[in-house]
Amino acid sequence: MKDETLQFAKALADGTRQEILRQLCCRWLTVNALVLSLEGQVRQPTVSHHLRLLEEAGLVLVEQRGRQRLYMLNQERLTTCCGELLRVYAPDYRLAPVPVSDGEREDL
Amino acid sequence: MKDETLQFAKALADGTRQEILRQLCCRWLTVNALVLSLEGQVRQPTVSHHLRLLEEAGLVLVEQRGRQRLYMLNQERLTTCCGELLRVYAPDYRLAPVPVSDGEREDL
DNA sequence: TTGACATATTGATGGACATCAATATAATCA
DNA sequence: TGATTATATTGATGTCCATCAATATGTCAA
Repeated sequence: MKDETLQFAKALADGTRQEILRQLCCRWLTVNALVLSLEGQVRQPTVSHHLRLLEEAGLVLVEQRGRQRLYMLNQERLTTCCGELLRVYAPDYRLAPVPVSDGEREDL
Repeated sequence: MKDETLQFAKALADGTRQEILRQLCCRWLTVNALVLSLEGQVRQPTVSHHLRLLEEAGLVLVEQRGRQRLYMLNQERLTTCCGELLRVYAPDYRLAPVPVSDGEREDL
């Protein structure tokens, strides 16, 4: 997709997808484990559908593991997208993202 | 709306609204001036519709001025919402928002 | 008042998309 | 190979929403 901030916003503009991202925050889950953790809200094909959108937006990391796929929220990508939003729509504010573990840094 | 990050994402999840926000960045525009600056993309009722959603999300400031209404992007609100997103979905990152002009500060 | 202007609201329409059941694909194991 | 498991895809359906023309509301000027 051309517009990065638009794809990012669209990816987050759904309650189910936000719930999925919360479940995938800081832990790897298989698709089925994710379906279970959503406690009957949505079926497996729906979860796969959302995972595809999230993957296309770069918001989840994927790892094939035998016959199952593990997903986890991509915090770095999300931080980058938020930074882009702030750069475009809040130029009068400065953002200083400081990775807790690894001391990467990007100047504005 | 309950979920703040959801309303925020939905407000940004439309190309026309993002274009409107770009036009309203750092300057007050009347509705008609905004329609003109969008160069025939959308009609006035559509713009009013989007402005309503953006206002409900707190993303634009409004000022009545005679018979016209002036709108401007609310950078502070946008920064707050991005901060909330980062707090929820990127807990391993730290965000330090520093207003350029006014030295307000909010501890995590 | 009346008329002109600025913006908001209404109602209709088309398109985008969330969801599901059913099915397909892919990987592992016996 | 065939059976089983895990995930993806397909096709259908309903809902949400972006858009517009038409109209209403509100504001100022004369």
